Amino acid sequence: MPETRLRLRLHFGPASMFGPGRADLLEAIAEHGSISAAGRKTGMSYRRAWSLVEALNSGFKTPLVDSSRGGSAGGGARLTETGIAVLAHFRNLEAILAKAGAQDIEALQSLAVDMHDGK
Amino acid sequence: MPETRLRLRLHFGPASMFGPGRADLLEAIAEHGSISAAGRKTGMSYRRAWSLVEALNSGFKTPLVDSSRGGSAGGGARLTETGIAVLAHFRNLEAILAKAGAQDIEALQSLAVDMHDGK
DNA sequence: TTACGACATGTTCGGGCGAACATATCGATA
DNA sequence: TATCGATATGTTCGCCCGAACATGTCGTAA
Repeated sequence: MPETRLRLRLHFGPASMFGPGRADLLEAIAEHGSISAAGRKTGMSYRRAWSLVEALNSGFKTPLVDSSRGGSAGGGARLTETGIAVLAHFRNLEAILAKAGAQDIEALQSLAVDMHDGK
Repeated sequence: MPETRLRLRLHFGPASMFGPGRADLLEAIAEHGSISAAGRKTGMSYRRAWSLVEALNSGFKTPLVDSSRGGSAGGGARLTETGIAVLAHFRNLEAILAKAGAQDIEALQSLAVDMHDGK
């Protein structure tokens, strides 16, 4: 069975949203301790990764990422408690959907054309 | 509390996907019996509505929309059994997510900036 | 005090997608 | 057989967003 990707996205106001891309970025930042490393890991330019971090930090009441400059390592970034919480809630929503919606997802998948055959 | 919109999107192969926009369109077609009326209802041009219908029909093993031309009414469109099923499964997934994920959604919402205040 | 690595920020360019506009076609009914 | 409303399809335009490129800034350790 081919993979069916689920994309979940939450829209709070007009200037605040959260989806898979930002979740992956937060996860990579938590893992590597830097925005640039996270950018490389997730295949996006540092420019874009930083822009997303900025959007995330201004899109929530409390910043999600805490960054620092200078030092022997050049600087770094870590998730704040809020960042950890947001990521956890989002991943949990994905898990809930995948589990509780398995029936419907499988049904839809069986109706859709899969990528291998002509149709 | 401001509304938090949930957007769920399923990606089957590279040429087959289903999300809120197409779901709304299908729903409007079912309700009005024509692509053009559905387009007006959902606020999209007929051109776009028709394009989406074409994408939907070719994105599933069986067409989701059955259309006909001519006649006194000019023509019309109806959902096929598959179309009805796809729409139902999608709406069900949305409902499942909203219900089972209520806790997480509310938590995220409380952390995000809402659209009314400065921050 | 120099060097290094990451943060921070501006600018330009190109591609993809929807909007808008323009036609052509069909067929039951009056 | 003329009409009418909806399907069917092509084409052009403008905008937004990410990609790519460029440059400046910071602070600790060597």
